[in-house]
Amino acid sequence: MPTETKKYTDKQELIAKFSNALGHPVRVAILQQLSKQSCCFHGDMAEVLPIANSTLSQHLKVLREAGLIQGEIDPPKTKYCINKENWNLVKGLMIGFFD
Amino acid sequence: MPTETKKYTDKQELIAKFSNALGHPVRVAILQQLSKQSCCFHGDMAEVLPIANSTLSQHLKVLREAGLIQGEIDPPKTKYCINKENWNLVKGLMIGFFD
DNA sequence: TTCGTAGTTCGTAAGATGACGAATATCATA
DNA sequence: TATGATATTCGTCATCTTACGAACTACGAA
Repeated sequence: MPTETKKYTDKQELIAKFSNALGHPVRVAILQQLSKQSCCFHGDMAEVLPIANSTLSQHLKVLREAGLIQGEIDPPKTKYCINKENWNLVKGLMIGFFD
Repeated sequence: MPTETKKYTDKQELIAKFSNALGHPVRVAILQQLSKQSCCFHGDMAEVLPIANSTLSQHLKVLREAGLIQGEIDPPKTKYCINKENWNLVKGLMIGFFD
């Protein structure tokens, strides 16, 4: 039984959460790549992006936790794809937000 | 003569910058309000939002520096409006980003 | 000129973020 | 079983963010 009043609407929270995930250029680059070719491997991204491997893992984790991508281990590689359901959700939220 | 290689494209940087500005629910709320009624005063927002006055000023500054809003002093009040040019820019960037 | 209203800026504290290399985990293959 | 390839997690550090109240600024009205 929560007594606290909600400070913001669900929609506001969602837009903020997803926007945060888009708030770093390397994450934008990752999503652009994934949305272009549906899937790709950590290693392929690591070759192209100007950051350390461990940093890439961190950014992928942020995107995963925001629900924008999903990872799948395909030993010895890890394959990442767009989470289409949430992708479409965000798309709708953004379009609605900007009129 | 810059020798450094650019790490990210201008578009990636822009999307990240604007997304950052949208990355807090109170800023989403502010923009929703402004886009609904074109302009409003600091004081009116302060009455509605669950944050201190000084914190509101900080958030408005973030939005101003991102170029999403513009402020105008109308003594003794300050009036804020959407920056329509950039609003449309972001809208286009986002729509393009999500296909 | 003094006062009151409306905002902004300053100072500060707590917590989140982004970066890296080192250490660790996983699993196929030699 | 030992090795190698591929990622992730850990530990650490510097920086940024968010929040607040106090101090300050600006300006019209008394």
